[in-house]
Amino acid sequence: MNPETLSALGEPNRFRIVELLRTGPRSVNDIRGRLGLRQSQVSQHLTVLKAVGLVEAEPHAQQRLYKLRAQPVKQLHKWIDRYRCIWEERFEQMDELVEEMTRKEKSDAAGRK
Amino acid sequence: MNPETLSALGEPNRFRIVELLRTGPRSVNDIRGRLGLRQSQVSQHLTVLKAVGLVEAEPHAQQRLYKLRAQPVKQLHKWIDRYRCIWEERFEQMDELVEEMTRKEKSDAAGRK
DNA sequence: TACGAATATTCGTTGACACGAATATTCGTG
DNA sequence: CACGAATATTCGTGTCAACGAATATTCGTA
Repeated sequence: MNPETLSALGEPNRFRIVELLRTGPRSVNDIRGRLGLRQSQVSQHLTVLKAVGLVEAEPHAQQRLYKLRAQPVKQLHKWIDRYRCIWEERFEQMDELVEEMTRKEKSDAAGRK
Repeated sequence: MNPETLSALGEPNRFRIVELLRTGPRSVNDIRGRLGLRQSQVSQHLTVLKAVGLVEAEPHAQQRLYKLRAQPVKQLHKWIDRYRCIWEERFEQMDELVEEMTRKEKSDAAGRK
């Protein structure tokens, strides 16, 4: 995973665009109307999203249909999946480390006496 | 899901910190050494990460052990999971929309004759 | 080819933020 | 309580990105 993708999604309006595109492909003007943004804003954000590979465009006459790309979404899922050990609430590591520190403190104190 | 979490993760050094914390809790100085950052930078980034709820600190004497919090990671997983329909490569929606547009074009052309 | 619709791009401005240096705070210990 | 270690916070600086307005481009059609 690269932080660029996350950074792109971190911008509120881009996030909204992505959320909208989840429900299906949309034209620029469609997005503009639904999200209440200026046309240039939508195009600019879509350019950023396209640059990081999150979306792609399909031309239809003057319109461009934007849709999400599978790969980065899949990658994001794979990345966050590596954090299972966290969200499944395993605190053994923490406990171990705390224990270790406590032992060290005690031995330090003992050694210093 | 809120974009704030993603924005926090979008900063490269914060991303590295989170990746490091995935392997277990760390002290500020530990993070500093492993990632080659200045102390103030580490503290500042940890402050941001704490503000959005991604990490929490546990004091041990002068040290603070930072560790990831389960909730936001879980939330992130839940959010990205709603995009299954994307990464499982379903293009029916797209095809439908394209068809619809094609039909419209044809009827337009027919109506105009 | 001229025109309009849809979209892209440029440009100047403004606010946010990452960084480093310096200083402040917390906390255990002599 | 003075001191040092670990961490937090403040402050000034420079950079970058979002925004709006304006302009440019693309493409179908008369």
